[in-house]
Amino acid sequence: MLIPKLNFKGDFWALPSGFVGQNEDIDQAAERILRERTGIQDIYLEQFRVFGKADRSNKAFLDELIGLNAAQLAVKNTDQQEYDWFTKRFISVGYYALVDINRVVPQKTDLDESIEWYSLQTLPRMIMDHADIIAEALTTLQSHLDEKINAFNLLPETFTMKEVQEVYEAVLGKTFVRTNFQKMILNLGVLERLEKKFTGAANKAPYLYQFKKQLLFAF
Amino acid sequence: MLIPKLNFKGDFWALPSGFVGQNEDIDQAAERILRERTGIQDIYLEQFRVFGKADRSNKAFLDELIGLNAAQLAVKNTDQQEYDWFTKRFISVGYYALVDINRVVPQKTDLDESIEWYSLQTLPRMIMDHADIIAEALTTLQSHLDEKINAFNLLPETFTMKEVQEVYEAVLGKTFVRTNFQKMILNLGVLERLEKKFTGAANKAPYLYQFKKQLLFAF
DNA sequence: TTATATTGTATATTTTTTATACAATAATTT
DNA sequence: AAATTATTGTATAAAAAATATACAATATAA
Repeated sequence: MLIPKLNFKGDFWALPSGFVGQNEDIDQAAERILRERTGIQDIYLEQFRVFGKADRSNKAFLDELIGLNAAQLAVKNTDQQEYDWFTKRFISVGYYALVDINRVVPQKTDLDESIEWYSLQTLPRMIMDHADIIAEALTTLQSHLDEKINAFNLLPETFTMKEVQEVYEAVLGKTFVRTNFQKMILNLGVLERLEKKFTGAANKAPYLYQFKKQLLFAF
Repeated sequence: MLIPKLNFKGDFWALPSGFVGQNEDIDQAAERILRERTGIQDIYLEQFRVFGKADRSNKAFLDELIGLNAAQLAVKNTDQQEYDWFTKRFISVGYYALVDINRVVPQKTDLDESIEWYSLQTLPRMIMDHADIIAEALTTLQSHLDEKINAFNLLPETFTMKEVQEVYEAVLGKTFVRTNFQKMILNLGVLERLEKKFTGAANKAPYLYQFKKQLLFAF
């Protein structure tokens, strides 16, 4: 999980989030916010749920933040009207994406003190219901991995079967028997085999694969 | 599909829909709107997607409706401000439910000229993107039926295996071999067998089943 | 009592999944 | 150059699941 820490006193971690513009698709807004907050773009984002309970507000989080940052906030004109607006019920549309952690350099913005990768096992203390949102995203992803594996930018342009297996094991949190995993993935019928990859390692070189350029012109 | 026809000149069918109150959960709003427009309540509703493209507006639909109903609408004070508001981008959260068609008596409201059941094959001309919304709901339901069969009020309190099979065949649009279907469903481990049901038909009486009262107190 | 339609269960067959064995091979070491 | 090592690709065996088939049981009507 790529999670920014807010640029305020106190330990506040929050999923990258923002507002939908008046003339902006919700999907576009999700892409924009991800890009602005993390530098990540041109990626497949999946909407998974709306969070909109009547009592879903920033109030508890904001009160704690304001208490810890009274000095700085006094300078700016954070008036009562603005406070009232920000503590209204917020409705959030959740999206998730998957990226190759090595191919992305997260960019922090002025809003953020830092932006770091966290494993699911060691998430920091998230504001509001953001931890619940993460849990629900994971559940959704796990039940759709086979359909989604090539929509996400999980893998480089070409890759070995071992890399595919590592993605599956990371997402599903379990191990696979190598030989059967290979058969299963090839049976999905979405990969094509390329030449071999010589890494310099002292063992048989694995084949490279890529996703078939799908039947885009078949219909 | 239970679809109301709008109480205006012209043929406008629209999914039951409405607004979320300021102090209302989105889930609550969905329940309320369903109840108000159809009389159906105490039912499991499943949220499946948000529809919110920037150009998703009622304008085309409203213009056609106003054109056909100029006389009636002139009486009411439908001013420019109201028109502008109603033709803004609308964001809709889609929900679906499943009900036993025989156990529900749809209630039309003043908004509606009629409310009727339609098969998926013979849907009327829906306004806006409502036909797309229906298609997406069906796809979602088909891929989750096993998990959802007992959440929905698809079946009476007690029911026969044949009734379960009919639900599956209707939703998934395919047939099952009776003997294997029975084995599959019983293997899900969620049904318990009751006494037999004597219908008066000239054949062996089938067992009744009900969903196990789940392990609500087990944790 | 016999006939009819449908149900419940057993079992055979096929397919899929999982486990195991082993040859192939790209470098490294001897 | 041959032996060694680590890993890969493929074949196949074993187990499990899905599917097809057979048939006895039974609630009522004829």
